[in-house]
Amino acid sequence: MSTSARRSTYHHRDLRTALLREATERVDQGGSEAFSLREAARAIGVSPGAAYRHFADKADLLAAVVDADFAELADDLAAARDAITRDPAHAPQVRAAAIVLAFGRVYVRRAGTHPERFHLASSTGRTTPGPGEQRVRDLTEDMRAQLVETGAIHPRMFQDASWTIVPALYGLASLAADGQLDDAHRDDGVRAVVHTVLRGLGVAEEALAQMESLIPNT
Amino acid sequence: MSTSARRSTYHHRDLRTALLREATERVDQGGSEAFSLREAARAIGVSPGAAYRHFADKADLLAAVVDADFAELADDLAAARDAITRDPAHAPQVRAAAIVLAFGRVYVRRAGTHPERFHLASSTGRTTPGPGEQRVRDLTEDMRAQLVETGAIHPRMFQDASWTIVPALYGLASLAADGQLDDAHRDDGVRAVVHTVLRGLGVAEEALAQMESLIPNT
DNA sequence: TGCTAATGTAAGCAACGTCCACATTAGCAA
DNA sequence: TTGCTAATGTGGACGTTGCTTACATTAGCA
Repeated sequence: MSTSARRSTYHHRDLRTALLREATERVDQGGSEAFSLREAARAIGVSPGAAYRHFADKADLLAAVVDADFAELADDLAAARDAITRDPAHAPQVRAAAIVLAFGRVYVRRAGTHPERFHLASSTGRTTPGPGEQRVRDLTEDMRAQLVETGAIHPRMFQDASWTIVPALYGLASLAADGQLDDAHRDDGVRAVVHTVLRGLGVAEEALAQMESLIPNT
Repeated sequence: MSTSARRSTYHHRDLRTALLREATERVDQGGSEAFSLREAARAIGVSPGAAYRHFADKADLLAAVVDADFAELADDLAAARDAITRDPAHAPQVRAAAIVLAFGRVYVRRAGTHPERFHLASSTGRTTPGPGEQRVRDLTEDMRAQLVETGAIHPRMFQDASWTIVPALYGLASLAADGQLDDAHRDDGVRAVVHTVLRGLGVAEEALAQMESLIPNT
């Protein structure tokens, strides 16, 4: 929410980025319901109409905010996955399970840290996914596929895995975003969800225990 | 969305109910984002300001819509539970499990049938729960408590049950509301989620199988 | 050095949520 | 029944919003 500094030049040089930044900040602080295009333009020091050179409308700007957030999430997920993949100290099915736990951590933490972005992303769920969101989907699909490929779960459980893992983590993330999940218990919640669901999908107890040691609770 | 019939009397006699009805209909059809107080008042045939005799503001009206919906949901959940409780043909822990499955059915079906209400309820999640929502919370808490009391799950798993059962069903309901869960597979999804989570929480395979026969898939 | 396309401005439109002074009337006390 | 008061609805206004359109400025390239 940068204070409205008057520009000296007629052109802004990167209004699109500035709008994206400003919108993200304002959503973080006041929620997407309270977000106003005009206010944001005012804060940047630009006329209201200028935004329409870069975004079709308000919804389009917010969609861009959401997709940028998804892109960040995708980066975090990929980093977490790579950190596990690089460490060959465990059996493949243990690593596949550990990736689920790591994804859950990243996802739920993010929801707790940026609740308003999480809500905005949830409310825009019915539209076509942008590139950032698509990356996230691909990553989670890969995650599930690896559970099958490594033998952590039976192939026939793949469909069930799709209906349980991500939805359960999404539900927990919603709790975190709504303040119904204490920060101190956030990781405990994730552990509980991932253990429960993976166990329910047929992952061996031994693999679950090893997964736990692979990703310490803090 | 009743056609704007001019009233003959100055007073409406039950504007509050009429507004609630009209708002619910309009939310169902156009989503809560597109909902306009003025439009609704116009459709009822009343001036815009009249609404403020019954609701503090637009948000308050929508909150009332949400809580009325929660109240309906609570009725459906209670009915489903009672139907199972009345039938003493199975062991208590089987019935406790069956109630989870029945709750899931009711909840996810409702999300698929009234997606816009579901989204509205989700976006209003950070406020104090009204009486309807409180009833739903009490019902789900009871459901979890019965799992422990009947011995279906170990008492130490109660906290895990709180973090998994309802969040997982909520996540699946979101898929249903967003059209990502085909109507034809809705019940299959619920079955998968409930089986997986309950199994993960330690419910015996035998109880799961009996639960299934207690609540047929269609 | 100029031309063109990209980018910003200013003014204005219709609609919105909300408030206020006022009109109407329901329901109750005398 | 009559009259009073509180509840309920009206009409108009205010400020803000998203968005459009005609025009101004300027970046970048032939």
